Amino acid sequence: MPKRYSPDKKDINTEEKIKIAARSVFHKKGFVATRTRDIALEAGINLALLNYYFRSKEKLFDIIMAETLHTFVASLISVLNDESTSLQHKVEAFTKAYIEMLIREPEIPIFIMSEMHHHPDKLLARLNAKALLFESAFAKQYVQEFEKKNIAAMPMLQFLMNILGLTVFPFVASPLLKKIGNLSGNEFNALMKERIKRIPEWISLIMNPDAHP
Amino acid sequence: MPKRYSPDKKDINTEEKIKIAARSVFHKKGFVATRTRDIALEAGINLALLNYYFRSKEKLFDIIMAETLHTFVASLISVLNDESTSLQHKVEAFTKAYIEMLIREPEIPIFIMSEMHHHPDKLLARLNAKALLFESAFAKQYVQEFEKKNIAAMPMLQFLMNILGLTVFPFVASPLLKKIGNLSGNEFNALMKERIKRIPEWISLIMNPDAHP
DNA sequence: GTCTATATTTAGATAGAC
DNA sequence: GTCTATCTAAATATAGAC
Repeated sequence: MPKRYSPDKKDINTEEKIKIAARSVFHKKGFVATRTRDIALEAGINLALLNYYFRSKEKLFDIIMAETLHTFVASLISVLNDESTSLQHKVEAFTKAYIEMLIREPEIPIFIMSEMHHHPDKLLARLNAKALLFESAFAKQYVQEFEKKNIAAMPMLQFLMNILGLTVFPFVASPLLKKIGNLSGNEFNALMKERIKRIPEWISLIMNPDAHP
Repeated sequence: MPKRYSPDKKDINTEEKIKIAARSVFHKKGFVATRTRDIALEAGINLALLNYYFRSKEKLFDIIMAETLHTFVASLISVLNDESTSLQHKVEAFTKAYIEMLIREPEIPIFIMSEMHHHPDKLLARLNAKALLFESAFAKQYVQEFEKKNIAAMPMLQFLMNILGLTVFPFVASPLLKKIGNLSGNEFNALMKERIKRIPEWISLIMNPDAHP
């Protein structure tokens, strides 16, 4: 991997240009459907440079995927581990952060889910997902909340399915939903912004069915 | 396309063998990642026979996709258009039918969603999805219900996102969820069966926040 | 209808000039 | 570092024997 010092002005160097193009094309088409020629074209560089900088299509993909996964879980982690906020606030913060991120990068969920189905081991090997959820500040609050109320807790995994299903799924199914509702991209996004307010209310109703007279 | 009369015993003819294998491989790997050789091998037939019967990989794929889409919406349609059942019952019937279907064929959602993102026009061209939802018996009941209660209805699209997100999303994210929860396939399915009971309750809470003291 | 052998196309990767 | 030209390895599809 060549070093670059580039104390240059504003211009982006070649390696970065390739990564930006690769991210865009991989996210849109996935690993197998992406051709290195597509990336080179999008980056405005010569095909041979891709291998010069990244050795192979797969190594380039691994880098992009690692960064994308980080984007996908980073905001989740910071929300889950903030000791200073309430459970309800965490749900609100998560929903807002996630939907805003997904409006900016709507292809990320289908990209990750799709690649995850085709190479689960490769993608999940590093992820200590169990610790991520079950050892977070969120987890402690979650069990405390239910102990306090002395009711049977919804298993945390069911909770996770609910909040991810409500926030992430519309982006996975967006082509279908746009067709059904005859929606433009902007109209779809407006519906999703509406959900930023609604989802925490719905989650609250689901988890505390007795507390809302 | 060759005709076959096959008043044969129990044995399956070659065309059907190819379709069964193609469905399995396409569902698992998607269109681009599937090689015709994989299908031939899985079907136990010669590679050339695939082209003999179906002309091309793409034509075979189109047939499989049409059938898969039919599976995916058929149970939905019959539920939505049953004039004799209540709104609540429709939600219960839908949830049960869908989750049971998805336990049998868990790759269908990621398969459809993934292909839909990559060729939205091709897949959605025929589907009169708008009529499917907005002209159903379900739609009439939906607006009536809210008029009766004299409250602002949740837009039907938001309702659709909710029920699909709660039922379908876990199957899209199953590799991630299994990893996080350290679940086997059977344990995952058990959680989903639990959701058959829970989701209609949650939907009811969300849609009628005042009716549950 | 089914097979073997092969033609054609495409995409990832590299050699070597500049 | 960047380019042109090319090598090599797949994978779809077909020709033609049986």
